[in-house]
Amino acid sequence: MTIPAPAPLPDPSSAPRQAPLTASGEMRRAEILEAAATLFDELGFHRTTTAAIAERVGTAKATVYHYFRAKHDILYAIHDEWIDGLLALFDATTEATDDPVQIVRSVAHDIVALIDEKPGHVRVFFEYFRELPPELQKSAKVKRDRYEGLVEAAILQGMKDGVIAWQDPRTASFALFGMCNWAYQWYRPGGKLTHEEVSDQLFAIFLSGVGSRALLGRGADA
Amino acid sequence: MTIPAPAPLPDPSSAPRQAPLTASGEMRRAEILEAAATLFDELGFHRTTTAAIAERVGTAKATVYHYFRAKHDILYAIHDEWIDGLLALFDATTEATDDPVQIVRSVAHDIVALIDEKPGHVRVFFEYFRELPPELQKSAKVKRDRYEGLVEAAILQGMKDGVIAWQDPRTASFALFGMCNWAYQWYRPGGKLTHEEVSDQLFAIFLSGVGSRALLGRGADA
DNA sequence: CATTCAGCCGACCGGTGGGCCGGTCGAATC
DNA sequence: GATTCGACCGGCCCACCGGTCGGCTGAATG
Repeated sequence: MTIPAPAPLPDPSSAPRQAPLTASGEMRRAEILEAAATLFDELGFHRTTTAAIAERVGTAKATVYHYFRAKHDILYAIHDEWIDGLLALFDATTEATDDPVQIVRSVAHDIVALIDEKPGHVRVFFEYFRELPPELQKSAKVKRDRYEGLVEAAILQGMKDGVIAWQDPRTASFALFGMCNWAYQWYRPGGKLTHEEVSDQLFAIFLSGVGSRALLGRGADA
Repeated sequence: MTIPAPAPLPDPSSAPRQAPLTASGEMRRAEILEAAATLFDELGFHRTTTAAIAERVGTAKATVYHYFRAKHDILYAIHDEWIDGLLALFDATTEATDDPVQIVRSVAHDIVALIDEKPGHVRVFFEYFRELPPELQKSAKVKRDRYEGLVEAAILQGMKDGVIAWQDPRTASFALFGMCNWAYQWYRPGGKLTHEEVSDQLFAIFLSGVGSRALLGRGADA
């Protein structure tokens, strides 16, 4: 009867679940996601109440719960959308080229472009990951790790091809991610630089460093 | 008498306020800070209750409030400690050398070393900044900006000296910060690499890039 | 030995906000 | 025109947690 029914399905992994959705309902769902992402970005996850999300969409709070089982499911959906976007872009790139350097260049471009396109979503992705309940965190991490693994593999391939110097591929890939992901902290759409300019510059640094040509060959161990 | 006295001093800026502290009390304060940082790191700011902090220290919740006016004051203190540490290390470096390259190298080292030393504090610094109330955020940002400005200035000096190639110093400095700061996401003390190894590798990438010597001169615009 | 003051705490409170209940409405469908 | 089903919502509940209050203790201080 009034049994709480803790977790009938131990499968929140891939499918978003809840809300099979009928046409226009899908739009509402997207609206809620967008409103939530914006608010999470502006106020942070906790200061954003579900009522505020509803208000921004122009519906009642209960409607939000018609589309999402819980507040953190919204968070998860935003997260998922972002990483799926990156994975899709990666696939498109590797279908077009095998060159590791080009792949890495595309990765930098994709990340900064996505930061430009959906600024709100990015902060969610990076800062509110741990607000997810453990199971959701786990299944989110799977995709995340997949993407990181793909990029690291591309870098490793570059080393085998002789276009990237031998070094720890893990550190190298995290250096790339660091530079690009960090852009969400300072890059602002409509600012002085376009996202293409930013990713080009970051990629150039990643590939060739900031050192002047004059001291190239001197290496890092000064 | 029983006047709440909301905020007699509109000056939360620098001084931590509250708790002048007498000897052993200062230790308690540090213990609370440490416990809070650890819990914030593990659970996140909001899931960490002040009761949990107290319990970890082995005192009552009210004791925590004897040392800190509010939960977010603890957050601020952690933040402040971290940035003060970085600024002090920077000062020490610039007293020892004028070489921009060496300064940048030290910055990378300092950041990763601090991540190694106080892993809990770092996440607080980067992820819970916006949990601070506006005024505290503002005064925290001042120090943050100062540090960033110092590093950017060093990089700019390097360009003037001809040891760093001309480019947007802002992007360059954020690339450096990105690489180093991001380490808190993946670097684990006691892992395969020491923090020195990590910062050396990151600095090498920042200065010379990952490209193999074979294609140097080809530049980034492939 | 009286006073003071920091350290410390048990017990309490009140607001907040996630989440649910029980429903209405309107458009398909048969 | 009866049935169904998804979109939608007003109103409510209640656990939880930040923060406070009033008071105890013991070591200095005089």
